[in-house]
Amino acid sequence: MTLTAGESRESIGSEELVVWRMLQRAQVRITRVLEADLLVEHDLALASYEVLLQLSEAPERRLRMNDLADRVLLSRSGLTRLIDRLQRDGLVEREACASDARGLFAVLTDGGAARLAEASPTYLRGVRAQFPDMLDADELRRCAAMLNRLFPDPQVPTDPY
Amino acid sequence: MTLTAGESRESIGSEELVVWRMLQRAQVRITRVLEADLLVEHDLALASYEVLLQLSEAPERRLRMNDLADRVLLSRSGLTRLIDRLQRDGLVEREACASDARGLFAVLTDGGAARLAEASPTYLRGVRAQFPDMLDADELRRCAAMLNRLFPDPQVPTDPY
DNA sequence: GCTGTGTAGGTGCGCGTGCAACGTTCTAAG
DNA sequence: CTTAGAACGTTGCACGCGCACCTACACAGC
Repeated sequence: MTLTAGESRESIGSEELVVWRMLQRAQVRITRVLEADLLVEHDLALASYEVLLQLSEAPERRLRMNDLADRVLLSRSGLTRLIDRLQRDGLVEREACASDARGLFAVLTDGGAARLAEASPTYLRGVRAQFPDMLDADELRRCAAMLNRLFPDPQVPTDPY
Repeated sequence: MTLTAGESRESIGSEELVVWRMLQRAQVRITRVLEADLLVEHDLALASYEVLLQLSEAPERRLRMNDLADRVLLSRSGLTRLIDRLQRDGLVEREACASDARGLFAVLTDGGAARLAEASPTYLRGVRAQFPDMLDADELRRCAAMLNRLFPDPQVPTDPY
Protein backbone atom coordinates (compact mmCIF):
# COMPACT_ATOMS: atom_id res chain seq x y z
CA MET A 1 0.00 0.00 0.00
CA THR A 2 1.29 3.37 -1.06
CA LEU A 3 4.48 1.70 -2.18
CA THR A 4 6.86 4.55 -1.51
CA ALA A 5 4.24 6.42 -3.44
CA GLY A 6 3.26 10.02 -3.12
CA GLU A 7 6.34 11.19 -4.91
CA SER A 8 5.62 9.23 -8.06
CA ARG A 9 1.97 10.04 -7.92
CA GLU A 10 2.20 13.76 -7.71
CA SER A 11 4.97 14.19 -10.24
CA ILE A 12 2.38 14.17 -12.94
CA GLY A 13 2.89 17.84 -12.25
CA SER A 14 6.40 19.06 -11.93
CA GLU A 15 9.22 19.85 -9.60
CA GLU A 16 7.54 22.92 -8.27
CA LEU A 17 4.99 20.80 -6.49
CA VAL A 18 7.66 18.84 -4.70
CA VAL A 19 9.49 21.94 -3.60
CA TRP A 20 6.27 23.50 -2.47
CA ARG A 21 5.29 20.55 -0.34
CA MET A 22 8.64 20.53 1.35
CA LEU A 23 8.47 24.22 1.94
CA GLN A 24 5.22 23.64 3.72
CA ARG A 25 6.49 20.85 5.90
CA ALA A 26 9.71 22.60 6.71
CA GLN A 27 8.09 25.88 7.61
CA VAL A 28 5.36 24.33 9.73
CA ARG A 29 7.75 22.06 11.57
CA ILE A 30 10.30 24.74 12.36
CA THR A 31 7.61 27.20 13.33
CA ARG A 32 6.10 24.76 15.81
CA VAL A 33 9.42 23.96 17.42
CA LEU A 34 10.40 27.59 17.76
CA GLU A 35 7.00 28.59 19.04
CA ALA A 36 7.08 25.87 21.68
CA ASP A 37 10.66 26.52 22.75
CA LEU A 38 10.21 30.26 23.06
CA LEU A 39 6.96 29.78 24.93
CA VAL A 40 8.23 27.40 27.57
CA GLU A 41 11.62 29.00 28.05
CA HIS A 42 10.74 32.67 27.74
CA ASP A 43 6.96 32.92 27.66
CA LEU A 44 7.28 34.63 24.29
CA ALA A 45 5.35 33.84 21.14
CA LEU A 46 7.26 33.43 17.92
CA ALA A 47 5.47 36.35 16.30
CA SER A 48 6.43 38.54 19.25
CA TYR A 49 10.03 37.49 18.96
CA GLU A 50 10.06 38.39 15.31
CA VAL A 51 8.68 41.82 15.99
CA LEU A 52 11.32 42.48 18.61
CA LEU A 53 13.97 41.19 16.24
CA GLN A 54 12.90 43.40 13.37
CA LEU A 55 12.77 46.44 15.60
CA SER A 56 16.20 45.71 17.04
CA GLU A 57 17.63 45.56 13.53
CA ALA A 58 15.93 48.76 12.43
CA PRO A 59 17.57 52.18 12.66
CA GLU A 60 16.77 53.80 15.99
CA ARG A 61 14.95 50.65 16.97
CA ARG A 62 11.79 51.95 15.37
CA LEU A 63 9.62 51.02 12.41
CA ARG A 64 6.35 52.22 10.97
CA MET A 65 3.46 49.88 11.64
CA ASN A 66 3.01 49.24 7.97
CA ASP A 67 6.63 48.36 7.31
CA LEU A 68 6.72 46.17 10.35
CA ALA A 69 3.61 44.30 9.26
CA ASP A 70 5.24 43.48 5.96
CA ARG A 71 8.40 42.26 7.59
CA VAL A 72 6.78 39.94 10.06
CA LEU A 73 4.29 38.71 7.47
CA LEU A 74 1.24 39.84 9.36
CA SER A 75 -1.87 41.72 8.33
CA ARG A 76 -2.17 45.32 9.50
CA SER A 77 -4.88 44.46 11.97
CA GLY A 78 -2.95 41.49 13.22
CA LEU A 79 0.03 43.69 13.93
CA THR A 80 -2.12 46.26 15.68
CA ARG A 81 -3.17 43.75 18.32
CA LEU A 82 0.24 42.17 18.59
CA ILE A 83 1.73 45.58 19.31
CA ASP A 84 -1.08 46.10 21.80
CA ARG A 85 0.08 43.07 23.72
CA LEU A 86 3.76 43.91 23.48
CA GLN A 87 3.02 47.43 24.63
CA ARG A 88 1.02 46.13 27.56
CA ASP A 89 4.05 44.04 28.52
CA GLY A 90 6.32 47.03 28.16
CA LEU A 91 8.42 45.56 25.37
CA VAL A 92 7.56 48.17 22.76
CA GLU A 93 6.00 51.61 22.69
CA ARG A 94 4.00 53.53 20.17
CA GLU A 95 5.25 56.88 19.10
CA ALA A 96 3.69 59.43 16.79
CA CYS A 97 5.39 60.26 13.52
CA ALA A 98 6.38 63.89 13.20
CA SER A 99 6.24 64.12 9.42
CA ASP A 100 2.99 62.22 8.99
CA ALA A 101 0.24 62.55 11.53
CA ARG A 102 -1.34 59.34 10.34
CA GLY A 103 1.75 57.32 11.00
CA LEU A 104 2.88 55.56 14.13
CA PHE A 105 6.19 54.11 15.06
CA ALA A 106 6.60 50.95 17.03
CA VAL A 107 9.66 51.49 19.16
CA LEU A 108 11.63 48.85 20.99
CA THR A 109 12.06 49.62 24.68
CA ASP A 110 15.09 48.68 26.74
CA GLY A 111 13.00 46.01 28.35
CA GLY A 112 12.11 44.66 24.95
CA ALA A 113 15.73 44.61 23.88
CA ALA A 114 16.66 42.75 27.04
CA ARG A 115 13.90 40.23 26.52
CA LEU A 116 15.05 39.72 22.97
CA ALA A 117 18.62 39.16 24.11
CA GLU A 118 17.43 36.55 26.57
CA ALA A 119 15.38 34.67 24.02
CA SER A 120 17.83 34.92 21.17
CA PRO A 121 19.95 31.88 22.09
CA THR A 122 16.83 29.73 22.27
CA TYR A 123 15.74 30.93 18.87
CA LEU A 124 19.10 30.38 17.22
CA ARG A 125 19.57 26.99 18.78
CA GLY A 126 16.07 26.01 17.71
CA VAL A 127 16.67 27.01 14.13
CA ARG A 128 19.97 25.20 13.87
CA ALA A 129 18.54 22.12 15.49
CA GLN A 130 16.08 21.89 12.63
CA PHE A 131 18.86 21.72 10.10
CA PRO A 132 20.52 18.37 10.58
CA ASP A 133 24.16 18.39 9.59
CA MET A 134 23.38 16.75 6.34
CA LEU A 135 24.26 19.77 4.28
CA ASP A 136 27.59 21.48 4.44
CA ALA A 137 27.86 25.24 4.53
CA ASP A 138 28.36 25.45 0.80
CA GLU A 139 25.24 23.52 -0.07
CA LEU A 140 23.32 25.59 2.39
CA ARG A 141 24.56 28.73 0.74
CA ARG A 142 23.52 27.53 -2.68
CA CYS A 143 20.15 26.55 -1.31
CA ALA A 144 19.77 30.00 0.15
CA ALA A 145 20.79 31.57 -3.14
CA MET A 146 18.15 29.62 -5.01
CA LEU A 147 15.41 30.44 -2.58
CA ASN A 148 16.47 34.03 -2.67
CA ARG A 149 16.04 34.16 -6.40
CA LEU A 150 12.66 32.56 -6.08
CA PHE A 151 11.45 34.72 -3.24
CA PRO A 152 13.38 37.95 -3.15
CA ASP A 153 13.44 39.95 0.04
CA PRO A 154 11.27 43.08 -0.06
CA GLN A 155 13.42 44.58 2.71
CA VAL A 156 14.11 48.14 1.66
CA PRO A 157 11.55 48.99 -1.02
CA THR A 158 8.88 47.38 1.19
CA ASP A 159 7.70 45.44 -1.85
CA PRO A 160 8.45 45.10 -5.56
CA TYR A 161 5.53 47.13 -6.84
CA MET B 1 19.61 53.35 6.36
CA THR B 2 19.57 49.58 6.29
CA LEU B 3 21.96 49.68 3.37
CA THR B 4 20.90 46.45 1.71
CA ALA B 5 21.21 45.29 5.24
CA GLY B 6 19.34 42.56 6.96
CA GLU B 7 21.46 39.97 5.30
CA SER B 8 24.69 41.28 6.66
CA ARG B 9 23.22 41.98 10.04
CA GLU B 10 21.83 38.59 10.71
CA SER B 11 24.72 36.61 9.34
CA ILE B 12 26.37 36.99 12.66
CA GLY B 13 24.54 33.69 12.87
CA SER B 14 24.87 31.40 9.95
CA GLU B 15 23.36 30.27 6.71
CA GLU B 16 20.57 28.44 8.45
CA LEU B 17 19.03 31.71 9.48
CA VAL B 18 18.91 32.95 5.93
CA VAL B 19 17.35 29.77 4.65
CA TRP B 20 14.85 29.80 7.48
CA ARG B 21 13.73 33.34 6.77
CA MET B 22 13.19 32.56 3.13
CA LEU B 23 11.31 29.44 3.99
CA GLN B 24 8.97 31.57 6.03
CA ARG B 25 8.43 34.15 3.35
CA ALA B 26 8.01 31.61 0.62
CA GLN B 27 5.56 29.48 2.53
CA VAL B 28 3.45 32.37 3.74
CA ARG B 29 3.33 34.02 0.35
CA ILE B 30 2.39 30.90 -1.56
CA THR B 31 -0.13 29.89 1.06
CA ARG B 32 -1.90 33.22 0.82
CA VAL B 33 -2.06 33.16 -2.94
CA LEU B 34 -3.37 29.62 -3.06
CA GLU B 35 -5.86 30.25 -0.29
CA ALA B 36 -7.21 33.33 -2.03
CA ASP B 37 -7.35 31.74 -5.47
CA LEU B 38 -9.09 28.61 -4.29
CA LEU B 39 -11.52 30.64 -2.23
CA VAL B 40 -12.64 33.01 -4.94
CA GLU B 41 -12.68 30.50 -7.77
CA HIS B 42 -13.95 27.43 -5.98
CA ASP B 43 -15.06 28.50 -2.51
CA LEU B 44 -12.59 26.01 -1.10
CA ALA B 45 -10.06 26.60 1.65
CA LEU B 46 -6.49 25.50 1.08
CA ALA B 47 -6.61 23.09 4.00
CA SER B 48 -9.74 21.53 2.55
CA TYR B 49 -8.08 21.15 -0.81
CA GLU B 50 -5.14 19.40 0.78
CA VAL B 51 -7.38 16.97 2.58
CA LEU B 52 -9.19 16.11 -0.62
CA LEU B 53 -5.86 15.75 -2.40
CA GLN B 54 -4.41 13.42 0.20
CA LEU B 55 -7.52 11.29 0.17
CA SER B 56 -7.56 11.12 -3.60
CA GLU B 57 -3.98 9.84 -3.56
CA ALA B 58 -4.63 7.29 -0.86
CA PRO B 59 -5.59 3.69 -1.64
CA GLU B 60 -9.37 3.33 -1.81
CA ARG B 61 -9.65 7.06 -1.30
CA ARG B 62 -9.58 6.60 2.45
CA LEU B 63 -7.24 7.45 5.30
CA ARG B 64 -7.33 7.13 9.05
CA MET B 65 -7.92 10.42 10.80
CA ASN B 66 -4.55 10.24 12.46
CA ASP B 67 -2.62 9.59 9.28
CA LEU B 68 -4.50 12.31 7.51
CA ALA B 69 -3.77 14.81 10.25
CA ASP B 70 -0.06 14.17 9.88
CA ARG B 71 -0.16 14.56 6.16
CA VAL B 72 -1.99 17.84 6.12
CA LEU B 73 0.04 19.16 9.05
CA LEU B 74 -2.92 19.68 11.29
CA SER B 75 -3.61 18.82 14.90
CA ARG B 76 -6.00 15.98 15.56
CA SER B 77 -8.66 18.29 16.83
CA GLY B 78 -8.16 20.61 13.91
CA LEU B 79 -8.71 17.78 11.50
CA THR B 80 -11.82 16.65 13.36
CA ARG B 81 -13.54 19.95 12.69
CA LEU B 82 -12.24 20.24 9.18
CA ILE B 83 -13.66 16.83 8.37
CA ASP B 84 -16.89 17.95 10.05
CA ARG B 85 -17.16 20.78 7.57
CA LEU B 86 -16.20 18.68 4.59
CA GLN B 87 -18.70 16.04 5.62
CA ARG B 88 -21.40 18.66 6.00
CA ASP B 89 -20.65 19.73 2.44
CA GLY B 90 -20.75 16.15 1.25
CA LEU B 91 -17.14 16.05 0.10
CA VAL B 92 -16.00 13.33 2.47
CA GLU B 93 -17.61 10.75 4.70
CA ARG B 94 -16.63 9.07 7.92
CA GLU B 95 -16.53 5.32 7.94
CA ALA B 96 -15.87 2.97 10.83
CA CYS B 97 -12.76 0.81 10.75
CA ALA B 98 -13.52 -2.90 10.86
CA SER B 99 -10.27 -4.01 12.46
CA ASP B 100 -10.13 -1.29 15.11
CA ALA B 101 -13.32 -0.02 16.65
CA ARG B 102 -11.62 3.16 17.78
CA GLY B 103 -10.57 4.06 14.30
CA LEU B 104 -12.37 6.08 11.68
CA PHE B 105 -11.69 6.49 8.03
CA ALA B 106 -12.16 9.71 6.20
CA VAL B 107 -13.39 8.70 2.76
CA LEU B 108 -13.50 10.87 -0.32
CA THR B 109 -16.93 10.95 -1.92
CA ASP B 110 -17.59 11.25 -5.63
CA GLY B 111 -18.65 14.80 -5.01
CA GLY B 112 -15.39 15.46 -3.24
CA ALA B 113 -13.40 13.97 -6.08
CA ALA B 114 -15.29 16.12 -8.56
CA ARG B 115 -14.69 19.22 -6.50
CA LEU B 116 -11.01 18.40 -6.29
CA ALA B 117 -10.80 17.90 -10.03
CA GLU B 118 -12.39 21.29 -10.55
CA ALA B 119 -10.03 23.07 -8.19
CA SER B 120 -6.89 21.25 -9.21
CA PRO B 121 -6.01 23.48 -12.18
CA THR B 122 -6.29 26.55 -10.00
CA TYR B 123 -4.01 25.02 -7.43
CA LEU B 124 -1.38 23.89 -9.91
CA ARG B 125 -1.42 27.17 -11.75
CA GLY B 126 -1.09 29.03 -8.47
CA VAL B 127 1.90 27.03 -7.38
CA ARG B 128 3.73 27.42 -10.66
CA ALA B 129 2.99 31.10 -10.77
CA GLN B 130 4.90 31.48 -7.52
CA PHE B 131 8.01 29.98 -9.05
CA PRO B 132 9.27 32.49 -11.56
CA ASP B 133 11.20 30.87 -14.37
CA MET B 134 14.47 31.84 -12.84
CA LEU B 135 15.45 28.31 -12.05
CA ASP B 136 15.67 25.59 -14.63
CA ALA B 137 14.28 22.16 -13.94
CA ASP B 138 17.66 20.85 -12.88
CA GLU B 139 18.22 23.51 -10.28
CA LEU B 140 14.74 22.96 -9.01
CA ARG B 141 15.42 19.27 -8.69
CA ARG B 142 18.59 19.87 -6.73
CA CYS B 143 16.76 22.31 -4.52
CA ALA B 144 14.10 19.71 -3.90
CA ALA B 145 16.74 17.10 -3.12
CA MET B 146 18.34 19.35 -0.53
CA LEU B 147 15.11 20.20 1.14
CA ASN B 148 14.19 16.57 1.14
CA ARG B 149 17.32 15.67 3.00
CA LEU B 150 16.65 18.39 5.48
CA PHE B 151 13.01 17.59 6.00
CA PRO B 152 12.34 13.99 5.05
CA ASP B 153 8.83 12.95 4.22
CA PRO B 154 7.11 10.90 6.91
CA GLN B 155 4.77 9.47 4.26
CA VAL B 156 4.54 5.74 4.91
CA PRO B 157 5.86 5.19 8.43
CA THR B 158 3.68 8.12 9.54
CA ASP B 159 6.72 9.47 11.39
CA PRO B 160 10.28 8.47 12.24
CA TYR B 161 9.70 7.31 15.79
C1' DG C 1 -11.96 -12.42 34.34
C1' DC C 2 -9.75 -7.66 35.91
C1' DT C 3 -6.38 -3.75 35.74
C1' DG C 4 -3.11 -0.53 33.85
C1' DT C 5 -0.99 1.78 30.07
C1' DG C 6 -1.23 3.51 25.44
C1' DT C 7 -3.82 4.97 21.36
C1' DA C 8 -7.92 6.96 18.31
C1' DG C 9 -10.85 10.43 17.93
C1' DG C 10 -13.97 14.18 19.81
C1' DT C 11 -15.21 18.42 22.83
C1' DG C 12 -14.77 22.99 25.67
C1' DC C 13 -12.37 26.81 25.67
C1' DG C 14 -9.34 30.65 24.70
C1' DC C 15 -6.43 32.93 21.54
C1' DG C 16 -4.62 34.92 17.37
C1' DT C 17 -5.74 36.10 12.75
C1' DG C 18 -7.79 38.15 8.49
C1' DC C 19 -11.56 40.68 6.30
C1' DA C 20 -14.51 44.50 5.93
C1' DA C 21 -15.75 48.82 7.54
C1' DC C 22 -14.50 53.16 9.88
C1' DG C 23 -12.17 57.67 11.24
C1' DT C 24 -8.31 60.42 10.34
C1' DT C 25 -4.91 62.60 7.60
C1' DC C 26 -2.26 63.36 3.39
C1' DT C 27 -2.17 64.61 -1.55
C1' DA C 28 -3.79 66.10 -5.99
C1' DA C 29 -7.19 68.10 -9.06
C1' DG C 30 -10.52 71.51 -9.90
C1' DC D 1 -10.71 76.64 -0.69
C1' DT D 2 -13.02 72.54 -1.73
C1' DT D 3 -13.44 68.03 -2.98
C1' DA D 4 -12.00 63.26 -4.38
C1' DG D 5 -9.19 59.69 -3.66
C1' DA D 6 -5.65 57.19 -1.45
C1' DA D 7 -2.89 55.81 2.62
C1' DC D 8 -2.28 54.72 7.81
C1' DG D 9 -3.84 52.55 11.63
C1' DT D 10 -7.77 50.73 14.55
C1' DT D 11 -12.07 48.14 15.62
C1' DG D 12 -16.23 44.60 15.16
C1' DC D 13 -16.79 40.30 13.86
C1' DA D 14 -16.38 35.53 12.76
C1' DC D 15 -13.57 31.75 11.89
C1' DG D 16 -10.03 28.25 12.30
C1' DC D 17 -6.60 26.44 15.19
C1' DG D 18 -4.12 24.19 19.16
C1' DC D 19 -4.10 22.77 23.96
C1' DA D 20 -5.96 20.22 27.69
C1' DC D 21 -9.16 17.07 28.87
C1' DC D 22 -12.46 13.32 28.08
C1' DT D 23 -14.50 8.83 26.48
C1' DA D 24 -14.06 4.50 24.09
C1' DC D 25 -11.30 0.88 22.73
C1' DA D 26 -6.83 -2.06 22.30
C1' DC D 27 -3.38 -4.80 24.12
C1' DA D 28 -0.48 -6.19 27.58
C1' DG D 29 0.24 -8.60 32.18
C1' DC D 30 -1.31 -10.86 36.13
